[in-house]
Amino acid sequence: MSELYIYNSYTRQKEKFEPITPGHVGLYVCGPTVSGESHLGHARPYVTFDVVNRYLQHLGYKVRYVRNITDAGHFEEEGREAEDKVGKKALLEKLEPMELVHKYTSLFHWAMNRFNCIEPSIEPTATGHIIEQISMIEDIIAKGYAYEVNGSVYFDVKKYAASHDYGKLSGRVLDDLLETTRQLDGQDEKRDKADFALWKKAAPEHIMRWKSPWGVGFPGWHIECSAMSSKYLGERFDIHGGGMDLQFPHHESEIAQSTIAHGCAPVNYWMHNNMITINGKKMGKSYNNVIKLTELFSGDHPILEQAYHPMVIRFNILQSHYRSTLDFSNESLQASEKALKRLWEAYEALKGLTAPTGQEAGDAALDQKIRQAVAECADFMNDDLNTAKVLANLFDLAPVINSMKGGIIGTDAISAETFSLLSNAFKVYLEDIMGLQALQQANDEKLEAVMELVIQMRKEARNRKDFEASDKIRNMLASAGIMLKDEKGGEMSYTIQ
RNA sequence: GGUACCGUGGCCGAGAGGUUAGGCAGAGCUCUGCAAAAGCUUGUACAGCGGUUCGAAUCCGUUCGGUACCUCCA
Repeated sequence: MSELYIYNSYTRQKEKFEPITPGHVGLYVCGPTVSGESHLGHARPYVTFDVVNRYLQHLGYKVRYVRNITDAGHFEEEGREAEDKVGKKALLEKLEPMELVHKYTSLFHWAMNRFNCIEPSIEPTATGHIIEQISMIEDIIAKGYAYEVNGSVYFDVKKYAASHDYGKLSGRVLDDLLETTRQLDGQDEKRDKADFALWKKAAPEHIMRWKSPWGVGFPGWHIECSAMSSKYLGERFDIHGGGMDLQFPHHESEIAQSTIAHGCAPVNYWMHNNMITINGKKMGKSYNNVIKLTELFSGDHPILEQAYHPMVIRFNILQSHYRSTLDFSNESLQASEKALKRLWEAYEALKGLTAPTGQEAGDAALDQKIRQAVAECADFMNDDLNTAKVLANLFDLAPVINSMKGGIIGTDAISAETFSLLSNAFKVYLEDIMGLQALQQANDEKLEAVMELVIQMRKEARNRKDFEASDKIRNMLASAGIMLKDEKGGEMSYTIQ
């Protein structure tokens, strides 16, 4: 079996994954800022890294998955007044900041749940780690890489860059950063344009504020991840994930802070997912093209032609590689919906098949083909999580399964062992690793009993060639959203729309 | 302006120096009381122009187009 290789943004190449502590993996992913509702763009990293988490566990690693909640709120835009993002919105909505934070955190959890994302092992909040952040800042000041001005503390990037590889992660050259023509406010406080805030003095109207050695203020955005990741995963840990847009300045700053504070680079493997675009443009507030997750699930948005099930979105995300941009469209999602249904029905059919008992395959070529397709899935996952290819292979197997179900191919065409490999592959890849679920949740027993009765009645009608009655049953069910299908051999199955 | 990345058949989307990705849609056939599924068959794709090579969609150069980051951002 092949070994896991992941693309490390830091070195810009695929590298063999080797954990720091054998058998264990420390995984940190930048979580959401809970000052507003999550949108489609947010779905991508959390689904992507859910699969990373699931896959590592599948490989037998014990994973500590830490994903933060940014609830402290940092400055809106440096070009304007430094203001607390969370605090500002709260005033508009006449809510307490923590009330707002609570609301959007709950909504985020609800959405993650709908996406069938496994909960992180630890979900630390920025407001819950002010002390850790302050002490880390103190440490950086003590080491001479940060300075205080008027109650704010800035990281001295130039000094850091003199002896460290600043900009390597994001492929940036410090001189270029210094040349940026952008005129930013509050720059006069900084010694250098490239410096970033570790702690900001709070303006009087700033709601979220904490006491610190430098006066009342709030932490800079980047410091929270450094403080919390080192607290829970150690000063050096295995994987840090997040969206590509966080590479600079967020992750670059994290590296600089942590390197000074802890004397070593914080992360072995940096993983970044690409953006979701809509009509070719990144989805984001500033582009005014945001589709919230609640809108996506309900279909309540001018762009949306219909509601999309969370699993359809998850599947759609998994059909592309996480490092490629993914363009949203109704057409694409609708195609995914049909595809997922088809694949899932094949999976259900597979579960219903009677396993062959023979050691020998009736059709050696087919048997070999299945074994190869299944074996390749592991290689695809190991090749930087290529879920798209895994799905393609499973799709290749769907006709085989459907043919077995329809009796076109006997199950004895393949050996008992191959059948078991096949069954296992569908379960492991679809459910365990990709975290997919049936579009329709398990029906309740009473409905099932009623359906059994209806099916029985329709069978009887068909047996006496009373097609008027049998069609009526099917049509009425259809208008109630239940699709009845006649299977080969007189059996019937149904799906709920 | 700086720095990256991308441009694949009607649409989405993998791949990557020589062999069908896959999905959706379309066409034909089979099965079926009908329907829906399902099965089989089918598709002269890799932005343009040069170059390297026995061979390039895949490497190099260049042109055009697009995107992202440089500022909060998943």
